[in-house]
Amino acid sequence: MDVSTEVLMDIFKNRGIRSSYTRMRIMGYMAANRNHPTADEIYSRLIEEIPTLSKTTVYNSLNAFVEAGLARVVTIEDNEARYDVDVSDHGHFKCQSCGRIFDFPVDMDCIEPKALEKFRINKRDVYFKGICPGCLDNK
Amino acid sequence: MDVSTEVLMDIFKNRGIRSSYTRMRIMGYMAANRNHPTADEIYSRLIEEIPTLSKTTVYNSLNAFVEAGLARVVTIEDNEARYDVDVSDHGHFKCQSCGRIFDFPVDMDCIEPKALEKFRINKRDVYFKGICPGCLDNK
DNA sequence: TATCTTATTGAAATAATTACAACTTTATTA
DNA sequence: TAATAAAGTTGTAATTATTTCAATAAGATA
Repeated sequence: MDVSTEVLMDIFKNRGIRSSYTRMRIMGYMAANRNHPTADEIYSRLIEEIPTLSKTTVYNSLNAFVEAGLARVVTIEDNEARYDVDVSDHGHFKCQSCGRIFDFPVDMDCIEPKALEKFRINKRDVYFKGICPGCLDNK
Repeated sequence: MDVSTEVLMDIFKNRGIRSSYTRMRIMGYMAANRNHPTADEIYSRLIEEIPTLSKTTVYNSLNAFVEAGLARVVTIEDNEARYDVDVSDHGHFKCQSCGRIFDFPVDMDCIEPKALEKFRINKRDVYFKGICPGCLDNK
């Protein structure tokens, strides 16, 4: 059992979800590839190394992570859910040309809180779309 | 032809999309019911009065409105697209208890622009989730 | 009014996600 | 360490939102 495996097992235990080989691989993939992957992208990549992997398991694991607060869903597009292991407050920018998703800092306190004084806020998402610098240059 | 019909025909013409009875009814529904309805909600409501209405037509019309800048898509939930005739900058709050969606003002300039200096931004969405005051009281 | 373009319709296709039941693995405790 | 209970994994099938497509109808233009 290598160090990162041990670390992941600890994280799972602390969050009250059971460890398993599959979950560690899925979480490991997300930690290493911060591309905000879809469930299908994770499945396609891991099936090469875990031939018995089921797509249902990927969905189950991702849902477990989200419930445990280890990941968040990014619904910047209406036809697919993406997953992000960075659960701290930040915004997401999707390039309409290359499709890549960029993180950017957001000062959430600065977003009009007065109108929402009487609301309990559990989740904050800021989604921008446009063209990234790389794609602007290639035009 | 009543006044609002005439107004809608003008709006469509100005935006370069063709007028039709169905489109005017769909746009009329959205203008009267600012609940950020789904395509299905619009369809279910209008089929009572337009028995030949097709769900495909609802989707086609909504897409036409969005392309023409007459509506925006609200993807606050990953399994359904909602539509909003208010295309001005504002945030959306979804109550996780009653499901209602509330609008709230957002100062978009205040959202960290430095990191995105070199990006062209076409669309800005702010989605919050939590519990609305009404549901907090009923607890 | 004739004609061209665009909208509407409904059935079928697509694609993402979930439900479910059988089986396997993990964690717990004796 | 072995037995047991609880939870995870798998694959198929179901579900749901949305799109495709070809035929038909309606709107715009001259």
